[in-house]
Amino acid sequence: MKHWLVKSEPEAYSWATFVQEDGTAWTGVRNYQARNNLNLMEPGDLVLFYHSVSEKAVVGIAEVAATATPDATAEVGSPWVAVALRPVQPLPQPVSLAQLKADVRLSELALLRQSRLSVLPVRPEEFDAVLALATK
DNA sequence: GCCAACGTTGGC
DNA sequence: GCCAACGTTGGC
Repeated sequence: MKHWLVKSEPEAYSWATFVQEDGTAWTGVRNYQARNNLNLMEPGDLVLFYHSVSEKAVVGIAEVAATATPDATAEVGSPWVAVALRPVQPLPQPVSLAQLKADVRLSELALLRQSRLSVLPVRPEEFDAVLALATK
C-alpha cells in the first residue's frame, strides 16, 4: 500500500464537503507530475488531505476507492485523469504546515520540497509521523 | 498584497 | 533548442 497527499483550497473544495459527499472524483489536476502520481494510485492507498492557502494544514485521511480514469472535466482525448477518493477519518487535530516544517522526521516531505505540486507521494514513515502529530 | 517557484507558450 | 514573457500556485 502506498501513501499520498492531495491539496485543496478549502474555499474551492473542503474536507467538510468531501465528507458530506462521502467522497469524490479527484478531477481538475492539470500538471503532468501530479497526473503521474494519480496514475500510480491503487485502491486502498491512504491519502492525506491538505487544506492549502487559507488553512495550511493536513485535516483528514482519505483512501483511494478506484484507480485513475479519464478526467470527465477535461477534453475528450486529453491526458488528464482522476481517481475516486473517499473519506476515512478526520485527523483528531489538524497538523499545520508549521508543524510539518518543524519536525525532523518530515524534512524530506515532498510537500515541503515541492510546494506547488498538488498530488504528492508520502513515505510510510512520514505518514506515520503526521498521524503522530495529529494525536499529540 | 507581494513574491518565489515553476510550468507553459511562443518568437526566434 | 533556447529563452523571455507570462500565468498560476501557494506561502508569507
